[in-house]
Amino acid sequence: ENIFDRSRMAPKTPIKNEPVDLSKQKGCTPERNPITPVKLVDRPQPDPWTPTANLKMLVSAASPDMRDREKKKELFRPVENSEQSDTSDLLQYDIVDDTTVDEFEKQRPSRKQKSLGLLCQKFLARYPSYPLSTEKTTISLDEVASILGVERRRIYDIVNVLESLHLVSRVAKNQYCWHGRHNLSQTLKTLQEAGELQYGELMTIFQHKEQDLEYKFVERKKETIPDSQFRDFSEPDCTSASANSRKDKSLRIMSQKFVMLFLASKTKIVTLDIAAKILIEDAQDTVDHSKFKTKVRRLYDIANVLTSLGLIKKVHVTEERGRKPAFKWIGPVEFPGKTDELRGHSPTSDPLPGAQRGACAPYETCASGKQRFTRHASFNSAQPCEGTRRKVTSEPNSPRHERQDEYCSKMINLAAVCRQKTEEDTRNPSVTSPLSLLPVPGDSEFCVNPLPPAIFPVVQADVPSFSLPNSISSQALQPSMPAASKTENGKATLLPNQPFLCFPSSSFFMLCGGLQENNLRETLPTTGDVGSRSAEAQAAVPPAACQKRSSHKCASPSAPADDEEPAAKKQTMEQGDVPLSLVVPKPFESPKAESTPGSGCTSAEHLEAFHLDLSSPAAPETADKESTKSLDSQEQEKWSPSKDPGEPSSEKEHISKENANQPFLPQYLYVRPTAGLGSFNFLFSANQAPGPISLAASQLPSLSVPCVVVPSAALASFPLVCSPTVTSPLSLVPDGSFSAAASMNFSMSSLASTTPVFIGTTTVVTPKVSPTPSVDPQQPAHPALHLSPMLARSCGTVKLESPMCMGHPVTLLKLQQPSSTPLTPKSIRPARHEAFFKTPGSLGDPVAWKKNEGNQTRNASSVQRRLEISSTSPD
DNA sequence: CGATCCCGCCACATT
DNA sequence: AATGTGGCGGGATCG
Repeated sequence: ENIFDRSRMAPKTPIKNEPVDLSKQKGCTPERNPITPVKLVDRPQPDPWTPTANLKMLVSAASPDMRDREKKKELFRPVENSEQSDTSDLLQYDIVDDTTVDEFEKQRPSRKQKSLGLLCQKFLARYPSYPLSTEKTTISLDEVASILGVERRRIYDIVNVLESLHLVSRVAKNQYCWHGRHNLSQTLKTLQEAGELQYGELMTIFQHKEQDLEYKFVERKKETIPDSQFRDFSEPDCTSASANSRKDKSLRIMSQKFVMLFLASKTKIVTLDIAAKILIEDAQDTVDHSKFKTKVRRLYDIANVLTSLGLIKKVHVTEERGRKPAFKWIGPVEFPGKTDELRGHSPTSDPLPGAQRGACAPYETCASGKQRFTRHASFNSAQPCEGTRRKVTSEPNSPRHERQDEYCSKMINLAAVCRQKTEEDTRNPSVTSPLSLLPVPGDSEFCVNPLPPAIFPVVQADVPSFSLPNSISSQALQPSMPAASKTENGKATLLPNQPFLCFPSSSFFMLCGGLQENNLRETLPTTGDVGSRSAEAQAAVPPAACQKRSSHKCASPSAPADDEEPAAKKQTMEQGDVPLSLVVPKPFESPKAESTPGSGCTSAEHLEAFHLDLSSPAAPETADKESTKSLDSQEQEKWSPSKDPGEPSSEKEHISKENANQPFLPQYLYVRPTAGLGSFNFLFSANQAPGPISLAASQLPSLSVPCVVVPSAALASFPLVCSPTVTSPLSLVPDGSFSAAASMNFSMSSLASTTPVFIGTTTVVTPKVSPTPSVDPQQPAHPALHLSPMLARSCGTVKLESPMCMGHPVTLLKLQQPSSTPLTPKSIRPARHEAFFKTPGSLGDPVAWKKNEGNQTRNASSVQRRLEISSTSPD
């Protein structure tokens, strides 16, 4: 009741209004529960029962409202509790009534009455859900706290969550600005997009088997050293946060992530443990029980607020283990353009939201909230976290034995990292938080982010399948996922968002990004920035793709799903494959553009076909597709035969439609260190190219290749390979020739021992390219071109063979490595034991490294350092 | 007894 | 230094 009234009333100045509300409340309460003596008591007596009461009284003097509030505790409960709680309360009260109990007792609100959820409701009741755009409501924390009769601390809990959803923004110290739900849909949309990217897969996975895995994750104490490293850059949030300050950390971000989980979940139901596990990014591996517990606690806090907002509701999920607490999303699910939130309310569509947020960070506030912004800063700054973080538990390392769990977790991390980086790169550096994306509607980059998480099928080592990146939404994936997941015991894994494919043990793997299409289109984007690419990509992907973007229009996730099926089929075929497990990523190049004329060869296209075909026939460029498709099929077959037929992987792949959407999913080749590297792995980004790669770039400046070094441990289980194709790596290198060579060597050396390598398909193939083109470091175009030719060439005849680039890689591998064994990956795993940190020199071509080093000594050092650490720590 | 989660200490950030 | 923020987890309460 109150709510209604209030909401209506909720005029601009809540505060003032408050009094009104109160009055009403009072009125109500008594009515409702005549029974409860408490109320009676309350009303009649304002007197303070607490020492502080006096103070409050004084305050109240100023405003009657306040005074009510003061009582609030007493009053509150009853009032608030309306409904259920009321009843319960009543009961209690009744008992109390009996008389025996003191008023205190009665009054004493039960815990429930004091619950954060209730408090939040009260809080929300004070402000209109859809305030007039004109009015600006400011919220004074102190005031509210006093009114609601709680400590300020509690208000922070509420406000932080609301802030994460942009219902409020911090204006200044102690001052928040109330925005209401006008932008909620927009925010949710953004979160959904980001969530799918980040958690799409995971959610899918979890939904199926998850629990087990997760369970394990949690349960075991895992530690992870490596992760920490990752974390540094990888996690946007936390890690970067370090710089930002702890603030960025938790509640706000956690809240956003939590919401993302829901939005990325098909079922819209998320169990707390899963959420906790996923949200404990850091150390997933490591986390221990206590950490998990804490996380869950926080989630309860967030859940209470979200519940009050009517976005989720508590439910229970019964699973194998039994019944687990969970929450179901009951908020809006579709976010067409922007529209408002679920509830009906006028269409609104205010522009404002966008505006307001502006590009700002998620939290940007209306007014000047500069400080806050800083928080979000993310990686850019890349500072060590340590300073701030207090608990971070960085743990020591521990050996990990985990299986899937670990893998998963790691994968997740990687994925996250990659994703983030790419995103970040894409976007402004400034942005960091997951949400960061959110804000800018217009921003092209922004768009990029939204891409749905691609799902990757996991490929087993053996199986070469490639996956397509495009998974759109996890949804589609899911079905397939299971299969994928099955991969083995854990080895293969899906990366959540990433466009990676994990191969369990094979020595190296490729991960495909969703680029395909994009790449194609991009062909020459050169724009260099990722963003542009992404944009292009999006554009490119007409049908499906569109969705991703915020664009209101398209996006229908469903489409993607459709794709899957076919894809799946295809997949199966594919799998077979080669001993090497390469996958080929999709080629990125833009086939159509130049190089390959029509030839379906381009893997990319194929991919597309897979992914897209269903959905978007439209793509003009893709016209080729048809050919591609045919190819695909053929290819598939070919592939499949090769090896494990049974591979699970098959299904998964397709999913990826998203990828397509995605502008650039980063593709990485993962090189397994076995031989030389020992502990750390490198990921080369294939596509990313220019900017995005930032990760790599930042770290390894000079390197031509954008590599990411991952501690072996972390990856160990699954190696990732970056797709080479892309560009960037090559491009990066100034000297083209060198780059190519370098990369080669590089890979070689490292891999040499065990594995084959890969690399560069692209590189290899197009050595020539690299050289000159290299001039522009980043131009994507070149790469693409290269590839395409290759593809064409290789494919040309071959076309049929591999849809993807796979073929290429394979060959390459062979060439380079004769011995290498292919796959068997998992077993191989890394010997991270060795792990030492090898210096660059050790890695590959010394020369190359040197160059790098020279250039970027610093970076290198850092990298090394990390490596060392990781390596050491683990064991 | 497990699920919830209130409460408030206290570290870190901002003034 | 004072005050604002907010991480965090002990331990009370609920179911």
